[in-house]
Amino acid sequence: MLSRKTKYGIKALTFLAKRKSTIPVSIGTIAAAENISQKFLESILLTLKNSKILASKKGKGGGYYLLNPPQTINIAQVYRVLEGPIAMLPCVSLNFYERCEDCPDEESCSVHSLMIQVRDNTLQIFENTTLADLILD
Amino acid sequence: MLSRKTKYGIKALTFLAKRKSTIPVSIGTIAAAENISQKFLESILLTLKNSKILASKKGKGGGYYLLNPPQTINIAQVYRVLEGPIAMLPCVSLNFYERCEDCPDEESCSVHSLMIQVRDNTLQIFENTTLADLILD
DNA sequence: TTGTACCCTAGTAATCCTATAGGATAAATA
DNA sequence: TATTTATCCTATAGGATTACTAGGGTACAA
Repeated sequence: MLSRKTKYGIKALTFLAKRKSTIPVSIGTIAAAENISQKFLESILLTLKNSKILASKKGKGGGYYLLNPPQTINIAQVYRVLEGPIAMLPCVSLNFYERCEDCPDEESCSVHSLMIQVRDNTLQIFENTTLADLILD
Repeated sequence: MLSRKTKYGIKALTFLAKRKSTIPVSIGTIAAAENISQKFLESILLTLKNSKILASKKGKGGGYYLLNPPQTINIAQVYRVLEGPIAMLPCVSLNFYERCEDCPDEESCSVHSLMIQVRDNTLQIFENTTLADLILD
């Protein structure tokens, strides 16, 4: 299940992508437009800023804007920053790998290869979808 | 992320599928073979039994066995029983649908169509993979 | 220097996850 | 019938995570 954090994050990013400009938009504006709690959104946008997906400007007339063009930002990046691993199990994760304690042998685990298939499929979708693709829908 | 419950459930089912017989296997035997807490596995197998995927026999020589042949049990069924919805968002779930409060219009939501793609891909894998396929790996 | 808007750290209520406890029930066997 | 074996079922503990909220600090512009 996708957390609200990630969902809100993607919504906010597509909102900014639609603007087609780097004029900052305040948290309040985005929160109101997308029906998101302002304080919660604040922490999400901060995370995206620390991950170099967004940039910000302080003070009056300030707000957030995309650091790079929408077509260069894919969902895999965003997902990993907000949600974490794309894989359904740590033992099949490319970026967040961890061994399972209960499996003596990863290759003989029936769940392992199945989850690799799911990961590869999901990854392909996420990597091939950019913010520019999302605003077309 | 896949819960341990579902992971253990699939492992137990493939363990039973490998036997190629309907002679009951006790929880203790499965738990020991797959390194799963016996009490936890007990509740998982009970759930699978209530969902008509497993059947059981009480008393001495009792245990659990597959109600139907491995090639007729697909992962989508098992996943829905143990984990819940396959979709990443309730608003794109086929079997557990729920509306999002924050979206005025589902069709204009950028996350919606993306998550439908992911659901369709994952669903295809889960529906086309049976317990019989898993024991081949 | 005043107000706007981001920055950052905590905290919190609710829910979910991963088990564990303990007794009830049913079946096989001696 | 008594005993043993093994599932059935409810309840609950404790930790982690989620989805926020509070409140003050910092930077910038008019």
